[in-house]
Amino acid sequence: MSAYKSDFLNVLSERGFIHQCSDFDGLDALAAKGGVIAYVGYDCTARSLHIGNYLTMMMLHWLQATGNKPITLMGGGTTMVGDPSGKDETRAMRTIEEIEANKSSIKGVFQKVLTFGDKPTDAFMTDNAEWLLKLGYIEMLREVGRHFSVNRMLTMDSVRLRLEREQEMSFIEFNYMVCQSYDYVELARRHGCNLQMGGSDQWGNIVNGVDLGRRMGTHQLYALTTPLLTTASGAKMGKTAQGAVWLNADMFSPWDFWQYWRNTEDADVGRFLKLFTTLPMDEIAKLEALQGAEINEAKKVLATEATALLHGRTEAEKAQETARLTFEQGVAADTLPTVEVASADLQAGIGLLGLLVTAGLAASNSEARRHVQSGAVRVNDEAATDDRQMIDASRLSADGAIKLSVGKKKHVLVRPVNGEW
RNA sequence: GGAGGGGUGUCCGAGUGGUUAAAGGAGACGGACUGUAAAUCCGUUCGCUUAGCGUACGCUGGUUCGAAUCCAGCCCCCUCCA
Repeated sequence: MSAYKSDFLNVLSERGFIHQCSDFDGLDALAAKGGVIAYVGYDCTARSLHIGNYLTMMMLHWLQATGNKPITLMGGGTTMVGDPSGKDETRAMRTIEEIEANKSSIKGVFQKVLTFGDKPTDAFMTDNAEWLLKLGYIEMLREVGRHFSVNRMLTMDSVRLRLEREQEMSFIEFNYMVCQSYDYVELARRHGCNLQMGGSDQWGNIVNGVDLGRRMGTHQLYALTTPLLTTASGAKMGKTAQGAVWLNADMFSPWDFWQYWRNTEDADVGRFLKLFTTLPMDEIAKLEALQGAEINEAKKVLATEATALLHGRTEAEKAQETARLTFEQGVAADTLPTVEVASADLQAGIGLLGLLVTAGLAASNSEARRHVQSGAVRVNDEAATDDRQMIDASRLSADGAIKLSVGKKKHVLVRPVNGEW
């Protein structure tokens, strides 16, 4: 027996995507006849989206898979304002150029999980800069601003928490929720959009849009949010030594992505399989049932499936094979992450510390030195104890690379290349 | 505009003239144990050409043998008053 009439809500519900909804019954009825046109807005605050955004992307994916229409909204306009939700203090204002650059760098990732095109359930992308930038101030105040009660805005989490912590909130940030609410109305009018989804921190912004829609006379709008992503240990997901878990391959490689999932805590494997892969539920149930060391098999499936979805099956299997060679057989797979150095430099010899920094295994010479002193560094799997040693071409292995390791998990191949670079 | 409080390392937070590169905690990284897990224990956590040197406690000057700590001016934040 299913809790809902619609496939859409049933799938989201059994896979653990649902946190809050403004009206389950109403949305369910709409989804049951394939009538949902849903959007998620994405800020252009960085060059890439990160793993936190992936959840809402997956919601759009399932929305489409169950016969409804997804819209991805780039926050070209709202990013210029800056969302205060969940942030302790004002972020630096971003320049227009920066936002534009971010926008174009982010766009591509949606094609990984959504089908774009002209058919009824095909996804499409739009940008709120299209309408927000054209608004006149007085017009905006008269049309939209009059529907907002400042009394109520002050009680919203995004504002209240700031005030309680005695952190300042500027007027521009205060207006963010007005802009986002207006987006929803605009999308409803232009494209018949009737559902906005987002992370749980977006709840306030979203229901304000639902409200505004009613006041401005749109059709009925709905709100649906996902739970905040944390690991079983309670840590926020997506932070690693290198920073966030980015979705763009040039900022977080498929190999790193695979490793990220491979290192999932036991207690999270089932939950993550449901959220971050498209494997059928019965298959996930089997994997989830594995105990003890066997759960490693489930983690490999998680890693490969999640990576395949985002970066393609080929990359995912390559990462899996590299991991097998590196960790299970202990040999230097030639598909490990590679760093190139000029051949001439290597002939002359490069200091170990500098090489570690170049390879991205240490942030500074000092950090590299500490790694060496604590015995974490290995060159071609031999412990390196001398932090002043020079590495030169004589250390190249038969296949022309030097394997550099920090700790048990981080390995990089250093390869010489000729010429200028 | 007036009165009071405050600005410390990635973050939180002690420190009110001298073993202070700065207690403690969080986070992160390395090691041990494991299953490339969690928990636990140990170590590390500003930079550099590292027995040393250089930077650093909002900014700029000053007092002092010596300042995160005292003084002056400035900037920013918070609370109350106007």
